Amino acid sequence: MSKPKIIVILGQTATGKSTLAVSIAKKLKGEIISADSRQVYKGLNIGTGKIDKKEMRGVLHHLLDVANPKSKFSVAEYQKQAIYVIAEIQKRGKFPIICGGTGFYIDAITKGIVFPEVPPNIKLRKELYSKSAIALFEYFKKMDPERAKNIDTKNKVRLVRAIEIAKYLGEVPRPKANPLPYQFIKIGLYLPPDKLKNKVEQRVKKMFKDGLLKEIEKLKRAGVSDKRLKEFGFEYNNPTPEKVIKETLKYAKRQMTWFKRDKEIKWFDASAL
RNA sequence: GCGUCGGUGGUAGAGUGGUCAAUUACAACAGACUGUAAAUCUGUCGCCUUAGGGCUACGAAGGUUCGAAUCCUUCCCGACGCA
Repeated sequence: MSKPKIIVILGQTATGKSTLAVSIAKKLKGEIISADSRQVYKGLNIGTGKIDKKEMRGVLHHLLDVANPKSKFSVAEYQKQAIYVIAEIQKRGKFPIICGGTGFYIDAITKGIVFPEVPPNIKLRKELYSKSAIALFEYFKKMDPERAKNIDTKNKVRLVRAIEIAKYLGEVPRPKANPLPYQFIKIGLYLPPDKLKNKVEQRVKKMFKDGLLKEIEKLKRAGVSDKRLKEFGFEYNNPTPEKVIKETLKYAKRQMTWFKRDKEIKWFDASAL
């Protein structure tokens, strides 16, 4: 008995993943599940390059606009909803297609990562953040020496979360996976560096033309703090075209660092499509 | 033409006699990542290397000194001021 198949379209930003996903969905009677950590938020449209109604060509898209930008979303939350949505699509007899560039979100589904059931503790986080990374590490080492051996000792975000979990559970559970009963077919889209640069430049230019600055203003008016905007990435942090282009290219590189590790991905040159 | 201030590694910009292959930032390259992930964080970053070192470097050429990116002289280039 073979497992149901799910197509996963991933890759660097600006390689045309969404367009490809839509055409595949058209052919296979599919529905698309976005795997993008920022497109889950309402109101983050232009800066995240979110697909619009017209581009969807009638294909159903899931996990877009499911969160309020003022509150935080998370991988774990994403995973829960995605698993649910996939099952629903399956039930309807449609074909699920995952499409996005957030490697962590994709792995959360395709590798069935088990996240510790420890909700974020805002108060604790705030308190811990005032301390130095060294201090946090020393503190954490006493709580969970095993995990301390390979944690990023200078990364406060990681240390804080580890402490948060250890406080709750006594120690950080070892990484676990609980693979879902699907067969994932991973398709990676890439572009040669000069072409990628070109695409990014065009895309960023369009972003500004389409009103990125207005979008930011709107978010602010809706009560999204500057700090929060910063967390949404460089597009939302006092952007200029030059800066956004530069940062996007750097981001694209980071994406590749992530995807390179996954040997199951079959890569295709997007400029040949 | 005279005067002043400058010319430092891919860029910006510290350093002003020894601990300087040269703080730092940016860029570049590589990497990590298990409830913030376009976030967050790490490493390398003149050349060679059997990794201990070796070699070439702070506009150019000389000089002073045990020792110079740092001081002196001349020259070249730039900015400003006076003509």
